[in-house]
Amino acid sequence: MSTTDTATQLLDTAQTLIQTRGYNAYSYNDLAEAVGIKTASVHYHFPSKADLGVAVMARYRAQLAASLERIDTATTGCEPKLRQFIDIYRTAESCGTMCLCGSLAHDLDTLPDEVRAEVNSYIEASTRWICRTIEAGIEQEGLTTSCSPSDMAATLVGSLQGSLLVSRAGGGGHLVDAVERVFLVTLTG
Amino acid sequence: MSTTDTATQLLDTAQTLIQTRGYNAYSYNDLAEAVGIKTASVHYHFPSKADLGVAVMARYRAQLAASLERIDTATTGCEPKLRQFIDIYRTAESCGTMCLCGSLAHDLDTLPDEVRAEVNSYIEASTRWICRTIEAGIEQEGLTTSCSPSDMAATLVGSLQGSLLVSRAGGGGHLVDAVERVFLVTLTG
DNA sequence: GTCTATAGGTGGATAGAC
DNA sequence: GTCTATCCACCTATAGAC
Repeated sequence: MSTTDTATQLLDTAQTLIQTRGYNAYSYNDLAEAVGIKTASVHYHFPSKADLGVAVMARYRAQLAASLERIDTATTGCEPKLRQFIDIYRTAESCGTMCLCGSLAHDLDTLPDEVRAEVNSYIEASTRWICRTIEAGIEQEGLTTSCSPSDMAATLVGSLQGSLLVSRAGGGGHLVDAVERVFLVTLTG
Repeated sequence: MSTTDTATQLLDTAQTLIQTRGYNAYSYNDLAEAVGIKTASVHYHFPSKADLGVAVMARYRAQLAASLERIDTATTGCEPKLRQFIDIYRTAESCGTMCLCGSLAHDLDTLPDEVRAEVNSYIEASTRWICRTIEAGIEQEGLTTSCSPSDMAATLVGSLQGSLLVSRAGGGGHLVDAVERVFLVTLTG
């Protein structure tokens, strides 16, 4: 198969549209036009918008899990690991998009329950991993932090999501870079 | 007048709806029901949704300017001032809402141009004020910071916006508190 | 798997009476 | 200022042919 199958194309397109326009501002018609089929065919692959939302978020969450595992096996040291984590967000920022999860968090009150659950899981997985990574740094590298690991993990997740949110509005600065500089100073200072 | 006039009620309701559901997920019908009139009457006060969006953001931006001026006249010292600034976001977090500007930043690509301009102005005004406040602390209080004032200002704005975004999804933690602790340590450390 | 056709609902917006 | 009535565009979703 040289070309990607239709279901994957739909997932890709839906993800991009949610990240750039938000869950409530994209339609099955947008998807259909982008992929070159009709809306009825989209419903064949994903019966409802909720089904599609869950599928996109589930895939995104699996990708996060894979990324974190890859970092843990390929990299040693708290700071290098966190730098690689932050890199994920830098990529998004350079594309001018939100994190999929951050975008859906914004629309939380309007989401189907199943999608909302996926969003919560993603946030928790990110926060737990950062917290664990910092705790390991304290135990194994003698790292000293001025705040609790859980405070720092919560702050980092929020800061990175906020960076992607704000950098689209604020003149295109490199906000993720700034967060990285400030955060890593806090960590090692 | 014991009761608030209709236009103000509409502004209040629109602001709340945007903060909780987002720009693309609220309708003139939602407003009409909340205020107890019909949609045609809403159009009398605000001919188009873009007009209403601009009006809400302009008022919000004026309130920010007033808050910052009040802080500057009533409070001295970099850290106390920043604490009061952060308090604005803590209030929003306790209500479970986004900052109006942060919510609209998420919907930026789908907004009318005039609304988008208001969002940009709000972000810039916030960032400039923080930057100025930190610079004043350095000059007048001998404050030493480990990062540049502009880095720290950009980070703080992003972190606070992100906190409001994430705290709704992440089990209701006090993320603004965490940001405050981490940030002020960076500032004075 | 994809299509045409269509249903049923909701969106923003306008005209004109009161 | 508020109403009723209405327009048209778009939305999600389904039925049934190919």
